[in-house]
Amino acid sequence: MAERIKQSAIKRDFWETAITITTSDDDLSKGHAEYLEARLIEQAAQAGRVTLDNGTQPDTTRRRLPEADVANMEQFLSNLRIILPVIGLEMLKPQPRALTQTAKPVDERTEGDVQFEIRHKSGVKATAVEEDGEFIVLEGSEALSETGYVQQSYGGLKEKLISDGVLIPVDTQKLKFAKPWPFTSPSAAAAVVLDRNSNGRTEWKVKDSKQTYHDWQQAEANTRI
DNA sequence: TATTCTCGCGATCGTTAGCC
DNA sequence: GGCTAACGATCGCGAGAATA
Repeated sequence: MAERIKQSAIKRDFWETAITITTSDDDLSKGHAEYLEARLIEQAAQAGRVTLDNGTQPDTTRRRLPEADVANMEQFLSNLRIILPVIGLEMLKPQPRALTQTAKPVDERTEGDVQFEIRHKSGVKATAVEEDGEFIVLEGSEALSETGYVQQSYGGLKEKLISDGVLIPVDTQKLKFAKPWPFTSPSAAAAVVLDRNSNGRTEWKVKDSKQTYHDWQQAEANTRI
């Protein structure tokens, strides 16, 4: 394992962090490790959040584990799915429907989700949904540009979205989302849409209503009590 | 090696101005 | 007067540097 990590560090100059997974009683055999590796690669590929650069793609069926061991490893995996996001690693978390099912119409793939919107006086309009804690601005949404406001701390993010082709220019003052994009917070999404820092919790409103995202969240919390 | 300090960034709050 | 937009202020957090 030490040798393999060393080789990977030499061959892959993008490497910044290596994470070691083990058990408290150190009872992972080579077979267990291969099974876990195969399943982790499989699940990371299914989730589609990261680009895999792995020359080794072991097959879970290649080395047959006893049924009891498979069950143990699946339990181990389910624990990993809980622990990894806690330390900021979300490569196993499936992407939200709003991002993955783009072949379906927006209304169909966001069915059941509450839609939020921003309507700016300039006519710029953006729509978003919240899924699994992520705030996803839907394709076709518009964003202001070249407003010239200072203190836009999300300027870098917006530039990246433009260079990645997520935001495409409509005219000199308007951009359009070519595809849905997940933001870490409603404020980040609002800042990109409005081209200025803003409190996304009050800027985003439930579609066709005056209820803010903040109020909606409060109402949701109250209904769960 | 541990602790403290500094800086930058993101998230949110609070104030002000303008409009209806 | 109420609402909204604009934007400055503040807080929290993490990373890296400096220091004991």
